[in-house]
Amino acid sequence: MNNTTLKKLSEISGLSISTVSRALKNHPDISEKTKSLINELADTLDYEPNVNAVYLRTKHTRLFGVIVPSISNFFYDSVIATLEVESRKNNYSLMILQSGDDPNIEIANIKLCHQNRVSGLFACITPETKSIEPFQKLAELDVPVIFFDKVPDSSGCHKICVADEQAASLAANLIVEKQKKKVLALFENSKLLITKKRHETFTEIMRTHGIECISEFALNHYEAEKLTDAFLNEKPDAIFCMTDEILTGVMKSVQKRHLQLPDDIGVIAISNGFIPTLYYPQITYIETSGEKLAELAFQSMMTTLSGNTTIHDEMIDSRLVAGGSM
Amino acid sequence: MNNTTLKKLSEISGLSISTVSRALKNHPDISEKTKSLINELADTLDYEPNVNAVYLRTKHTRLFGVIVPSISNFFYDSVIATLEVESRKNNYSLMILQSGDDPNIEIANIKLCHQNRVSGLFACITPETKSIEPFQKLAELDVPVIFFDKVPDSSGCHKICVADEQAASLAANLIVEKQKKKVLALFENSKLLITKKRHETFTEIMRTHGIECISEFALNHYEAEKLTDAFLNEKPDAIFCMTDEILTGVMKSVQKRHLQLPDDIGVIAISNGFIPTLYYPQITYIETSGEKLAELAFQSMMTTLSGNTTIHDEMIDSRLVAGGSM
DNA sequence: ATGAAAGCGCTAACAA
DNA sequence: TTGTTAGCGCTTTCAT
Repeated sequence: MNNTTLKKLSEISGLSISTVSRALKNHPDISEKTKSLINELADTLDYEPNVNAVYLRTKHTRLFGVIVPSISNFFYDSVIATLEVESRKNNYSLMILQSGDDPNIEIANIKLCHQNRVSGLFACITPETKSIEPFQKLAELDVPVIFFDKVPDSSGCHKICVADEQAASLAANLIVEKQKKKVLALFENSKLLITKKRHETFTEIMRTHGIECISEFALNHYEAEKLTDAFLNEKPDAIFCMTDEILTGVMKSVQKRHLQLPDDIGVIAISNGFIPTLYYPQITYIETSGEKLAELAFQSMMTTLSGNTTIHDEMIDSRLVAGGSM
Repeated sequence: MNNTTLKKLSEISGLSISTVSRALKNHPDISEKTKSLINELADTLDYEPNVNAVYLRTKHTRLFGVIVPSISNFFYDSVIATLEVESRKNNYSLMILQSGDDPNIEIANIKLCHQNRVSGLFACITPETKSIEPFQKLAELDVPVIFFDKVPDSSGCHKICVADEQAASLAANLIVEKQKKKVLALFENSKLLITKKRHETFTEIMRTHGIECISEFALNHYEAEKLTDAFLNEKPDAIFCMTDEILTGVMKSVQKRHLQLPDDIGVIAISNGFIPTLYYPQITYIETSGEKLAELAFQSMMTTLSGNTTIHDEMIDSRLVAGGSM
């Protein structure tokens, strides 16, 4: 079976295509009688406007693209979930693309967005992204690009980030407050800006307060677990986890040794908030909310789309969520 | 700036639009010289075909839709991740929609898919979905609809599911094997087919082997935690968790009481495989893989799209993954 | 080897 | 209040 078109509706009703079109959009020129007639007809024939044809006339797709490293991730899944809800609320749809942290796939994905003539793009770049030129070309075509979470160094583009320094310092200050003496601090890929910021801020505060700090870098939870296994022997009285990924590794090691939190050792993480709730006692964490980030990114998209030319470079405040692990 | 079109390329090169179009698709009629000329030009001007215009001619969107209850979920995130990868491999894009388990949103989402003229739809229905008519209307328009995970009762539609009976019986049989005497079995929303199947199979095996079984239903992890808190007093020697969501609640309660697995109590779950690895010892679970399910669903989509009219009604085999919790 | 032209479904300016 | 028409970007049949 074929899709119902305006033409079909026009033929059946005996009215012209433009009258049908106008009736369907509730145009004031059209009589109520005609409107209800057409609407009823459209209803029974399951008419749905063809967005492809609409685009050709209006140059507006009502489609957003979003590129993330991976959807299966405690953080990005919540970002995407929020973007999808916001998009739908505003009559937009969401096309998702994963880069797998591969810059070539990233470029292919940008191309796909271009081919689909997305109205806007939300993008989280890979650690290997050296040039954002492909993104900028899209932007030159009046397609707003809102970078989020992992953003380029360059200025002049929209960036919505987690307040890394603030998050790291909130965590560090709690450790100071709790009068810890020796901290094991675990970080992710040292290439990432996010890692650099969190590492720098955290270790600086440790230094200032004369707290001994063992800094290690783990690429995944497994490495985090092994590092914790190893450094637990040095008897730290607190562990700082830069991300949820790290936290899961650390907790494996902690449970393995039957350590009781917070008495045997303190644990604090920077987290999206889900993983910390899986443990008892709940892990004390600094919340970096994917939902909030997505909301802000979406807002930037909409204001940019509405003609505002301000460059958005914003941060999501983080906050301490007290669990029972420190 | 405007997008480069065939017309623009034609004007600049002095060749006709059709020649440009053919050159770009490597048509044998076109001379090599012309081809390389046009390709170069297209490259420097960042020409990307407009899929909306292409659709209008070809009636082919190369866009799939997927509807899930929520993206932030241990299972669906992996399904979507796999669908996205497969789609991209096959030159399709993926539009995601969340229903939030609300049948009205579900219908609105189907409409969106229709409006976007998706080439196919992957759908996981809500517990409240009473009629699949809206889906079938899409199917009548030659848009294959592949139901997955939570599927309608009705026959005659494509369904890819987890082998619920098999998974439940694998779990039950392990409990029998381990000679457990009293089991607390926690299930999700009793309205769901998936719940009914798992519940029926599991309890039946318990009955056959004369194992005492306390069956309870929890709508979320919080309820699961509370139920565990309560029924732990009745001293079960094993807990069966129907899903990851249930498992997280159960483990909160188990950790709260400092119970050691598997000595104090045994725990077994049906799971996608991620959550069980967060604990030490790792939770023994029956794997129901979102990746495998998505792969099979995608395969069904492609064969259906290629003209094969077989109705796919398949199951993903599950398997026991031994952890240290039983 | 290349070009002309029609038409996909829709919107909107202009006409009536 | 309704109709006519042009054109968005592309593919493809039919010329040349």
